[in-house]
Amino acid sequence: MSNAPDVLFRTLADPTRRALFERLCREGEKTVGALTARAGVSQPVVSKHLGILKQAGLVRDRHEGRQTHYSAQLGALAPLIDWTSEMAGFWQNRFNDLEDLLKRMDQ
Amino acid sequence: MSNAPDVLFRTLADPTRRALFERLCREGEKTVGALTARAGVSQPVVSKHLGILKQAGLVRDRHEGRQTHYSAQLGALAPLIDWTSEMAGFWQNRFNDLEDLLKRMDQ
DNA sequence: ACCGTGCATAGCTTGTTGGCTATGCATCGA
DNA sequence: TCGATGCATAGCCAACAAGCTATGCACGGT
Repeated sequence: MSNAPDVLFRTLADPTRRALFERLCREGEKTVGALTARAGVSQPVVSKHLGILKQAGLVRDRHEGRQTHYSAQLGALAPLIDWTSEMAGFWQNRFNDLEDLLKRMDQ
Repeated sequence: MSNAPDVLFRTLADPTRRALFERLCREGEKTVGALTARAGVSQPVVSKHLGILKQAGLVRDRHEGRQTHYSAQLGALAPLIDWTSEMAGFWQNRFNDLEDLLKRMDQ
């Protein structure tokens, strides 16, 4: 299996794709047609991006007749938050180490 | 000016580049040579990635003789955290709206 | 049963990008 | 001063990815 933050970063790196995800976060569930209307790209492109977002676990789809409704899956952002916290944590640890060193030097 | 989270996502989307940033977060300041030794790619590639990370504000460089020391700039991650919080916020708001609706329906 | 509609898939084209080698430039040591 | 070393830049190539149009497929309405 591929690393989780890697998939998220790759998926959210594309502006069009990220815009779709943002809209789903802001406005809730939308059909492909509704998303296409204001996406600035063709319908097949929207479908493709939604497929990629789905693979990344960032969206969910629900079929209703011949329409497909997509909605954001916010929980999928967790690895991103974890990664950020981890980076911050490393930084903090190094800072603490420095503090300790300075304390020891001070004695 | 380009959108801040966009630059961050694009910059961190590349595994090699993100690995470099992670090492700088974990291990602190490193020279280009030290980074190259375990990067799995050639030195010019490392330099190039460091340049891109620098442009994104994610790293800082310090020249000392003929060596260049790079270090992580953790503050640059702020827009990423903001973006994530914003998305979570939208989701929360929609949830609250739904709660309100249910409450009103309950009356 | 048929046509229209909504979405997905296929196939193609093009721009971007991440890798390489070769080279330039500055600094340090002898 | 001259060779070696450390890093940056240049130039090239291959792979990928994002866009398009055309088409397929399934469902709904009439």
